[in-house]
Amino acid sequence: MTHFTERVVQIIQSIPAGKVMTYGQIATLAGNRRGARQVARILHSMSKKHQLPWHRVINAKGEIVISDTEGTLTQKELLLQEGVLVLGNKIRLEDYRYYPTVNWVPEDM
DNA sequence: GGCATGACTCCCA
DNA sequence: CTGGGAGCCATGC
Repeated sequence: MTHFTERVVQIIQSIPAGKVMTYGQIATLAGNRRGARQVARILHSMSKKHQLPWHRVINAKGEIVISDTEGTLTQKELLLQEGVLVLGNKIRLEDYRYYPTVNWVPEDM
């Protein structure tokens, strides 16, 4: 469990219903712009044990792209339930992208 | 340590 | 808009 991971988890948990964030966006806010893939990995391994709204995390194109086909359908359903319009596994990022207020204090810095 | 892999992203045709 | 190629980085063998 690295600091990067903690921030990623915190950021994801801060995403309100009906909004989404991209992997790169989260990685950047967590302190590593190149960590998009790591964010994806974190979701894959942590989503089961933690209460993470992983369905609100999508790629830079606004598409739902997951290794598991079932997971893709699940994510689509969850987003639709929250009022996010999903067309062919794609959404309008310009309408649903969430810009979090980063105001937590990194005490160890 | 090297090599392959991936729920990514950016850039260009 | 779609497709191909290169870059990045943690993880696992």
